[in-house]
Amino acid sequence: MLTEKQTELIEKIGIHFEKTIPPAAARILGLLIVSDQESFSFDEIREVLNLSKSATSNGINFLISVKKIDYFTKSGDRKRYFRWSPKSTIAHFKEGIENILGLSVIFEETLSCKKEHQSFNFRRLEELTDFMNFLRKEMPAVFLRWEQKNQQNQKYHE
Amino acid sequence: MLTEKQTELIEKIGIHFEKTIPPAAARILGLLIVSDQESFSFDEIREVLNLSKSATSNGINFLISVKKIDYFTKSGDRKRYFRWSPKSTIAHFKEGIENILGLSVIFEETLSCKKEHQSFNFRRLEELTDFMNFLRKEMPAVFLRWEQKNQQNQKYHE
DNA sequence: CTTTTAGTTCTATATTTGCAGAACCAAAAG
DNA sequence: CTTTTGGTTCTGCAAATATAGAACTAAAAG
Repeated sequence: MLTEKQTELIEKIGIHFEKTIPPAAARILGLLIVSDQESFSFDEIREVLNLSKSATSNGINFLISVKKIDYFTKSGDRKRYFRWSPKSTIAHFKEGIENILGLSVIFEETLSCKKEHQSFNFRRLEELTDFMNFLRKEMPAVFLRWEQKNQQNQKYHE
Repeated sequence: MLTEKQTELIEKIGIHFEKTIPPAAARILGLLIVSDQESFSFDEIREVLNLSKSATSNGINFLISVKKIDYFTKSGDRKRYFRWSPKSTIAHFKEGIENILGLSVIFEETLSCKKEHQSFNFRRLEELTDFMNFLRKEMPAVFLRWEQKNQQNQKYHE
């Protein structure tokens, strides 16, 4: 079912995501990303990854809840078919970045409760916060530039 | 020693970092960021945060190993004084972003082992990979812009 | 050389997390 | 109504993490 190489890639993707996603779920996501097969039923996932029913069920539901995967049904078939959510691409990225930058809110709060405005730490925290806010403001422009560049590519490919 | 507000902020920073840093260590880092006091000895940390010796020791060493904190000594004093590492600011950020973008390497590898180049998943993975690589290329310019802007600020403040 | 100090390492334990397998449930099929 | 199917929830249990507190160590102080 899975080649050596695919298994290795699933493992790597799993490790990358394991910071934020439990192991079994991370493997499921890896499978859906790596495989040439675009969608898998519950039992297919279960069998390919050698997971128990509960691990499969919990993993799938976790991934659905964080919107990394998706499912659809075929009429006249009770099974659900899971796939890497089509929406989980660039949006996911922006979230990742937003998440890092989100720390600036806490930092601002911290700054506002510090007494020693001349201290090294104060200055540094302030600089860092500014930097984060600067990045936040700059990102939309960067995204836009990509969209423009990409639209061009679309045209070429028509 | 710590105000209500400070404790709350330490908690928040702790939670933010807990994805990658063990709880006790995350609190220590929070303390060093939040407090008006710029540096703390081993026992001060221990007392303020109500930690055991081992938790304190392990926490400190973990934070040193990931370069989030730092220490210095005072001559004629055997204690080490720990502080939020002056280097742990913007560099940390770039790392965070690099880490997210690093996934593109795995994605490229994945692409190169897919058979179905026409599939939805293939196209999408390709697009996402391109986007990540685009961002990677763009970031240095963004950083540069900030440095320029910031140099100006420095001048005004002189 | 003995004592003190700053910090580490070891031992035991509590907490958390993740998983398997069985029991269970609701909707569809027969 | 009964059975089957697709999937969920519950009941442990094993492994990993994190912490306290004691024992320990190395270097400095006396």
